[in-house]
Amino acid sequence: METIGFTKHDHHACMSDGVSVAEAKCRKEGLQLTPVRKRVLELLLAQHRAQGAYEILDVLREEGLGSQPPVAYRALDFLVSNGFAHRIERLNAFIACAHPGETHTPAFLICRDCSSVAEAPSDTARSSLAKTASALGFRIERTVVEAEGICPNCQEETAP
Amino acid sequence: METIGFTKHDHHACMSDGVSVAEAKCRKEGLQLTPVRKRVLELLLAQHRAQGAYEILDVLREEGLGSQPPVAYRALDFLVSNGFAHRIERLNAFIACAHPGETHTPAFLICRDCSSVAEAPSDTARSSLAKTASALGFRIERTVVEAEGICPNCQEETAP
DNA sequence: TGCCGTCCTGTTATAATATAACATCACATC
DNA sequence: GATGTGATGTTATATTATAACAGGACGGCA
Repeated sequence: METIGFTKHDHHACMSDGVSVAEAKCRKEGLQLTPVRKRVLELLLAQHRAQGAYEILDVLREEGLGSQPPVAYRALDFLVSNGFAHRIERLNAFIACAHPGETHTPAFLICRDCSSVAEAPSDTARSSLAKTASALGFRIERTVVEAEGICPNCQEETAP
Repeated sequence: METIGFTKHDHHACMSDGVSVAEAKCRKEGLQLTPVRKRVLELLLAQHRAQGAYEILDVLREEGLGSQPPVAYRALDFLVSNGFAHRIERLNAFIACAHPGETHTPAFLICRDCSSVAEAPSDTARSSLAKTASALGFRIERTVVEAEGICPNCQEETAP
């Protein structure tokens, strides 16, 4: 297991890796990583924190890349559809995928204090629910797992 | 395990039980199940389906119980805070609790076709995530587990 | 070459969800 | 009767999201 978001790491690598992986996948699959899409991905990669569509849009606007909501939502839809980003339902916000390339449906750990988000594996979490579902005849297509709490960094600041 | 929502059952019992349990708990804890709150609970209990705040508000308005958004949101907040209802993040909507009284943080199975929602137990689903979290030093306070798919009833209608 | 289809972008307008802030009211207690 | 607390009423506005349509870029192909 490898989880990132609360732990110290070479963040520069997150960003450049994220972009390269996306570029590679797009080349391979004939997808277009247009300037707006690439820029939105960069903005998401720049922080391990969920960002709202309008927050992203503000930056796009400053940079002259688009000024209306659909511009941001379209780019975000593209990134989410192709596995480069995830939507955090609890926050109505978006985060870059920490493990692009592999298909997965991760769980998220969301700090309610600093809004940082870590992506955790969740296959086991899902499997028991899957058992319940199949017993009921329910066919699961997608599962959202989002835990809210306090991250290690914010615990330190609160505790003393 | 007992799950309700897709299976046939005495739905009248869901409703009257739900109200009685709420009344009992409120008496015991000095909470006020006011007319608006009680009516909203009834509306939620009337369907095993998530309902939006504005959908609830429309009914309240017709019945002269309130006409502005805060009326609905306050009642819903009360019900959620006291365990009589749950919020479905995926849908920005609300559903009556199927097991009021016991404290629990359930998982939900959401049908994307008919919007019906079943409440499933999820302790095991949570436990593996809890392990990951504690390894990271993250303190979980609340976990959202929502699976989206097709319920048995809608599968029948789609399949043939 | 010119037409067509597809995908992306630009823009207007509006829908859907949610909350801040303040006034009022009912009721219990002292 | 003064005071505090919790509930409601109301206005206004914030936040999140999408529908709908026009235009442009670009490749394939008649």
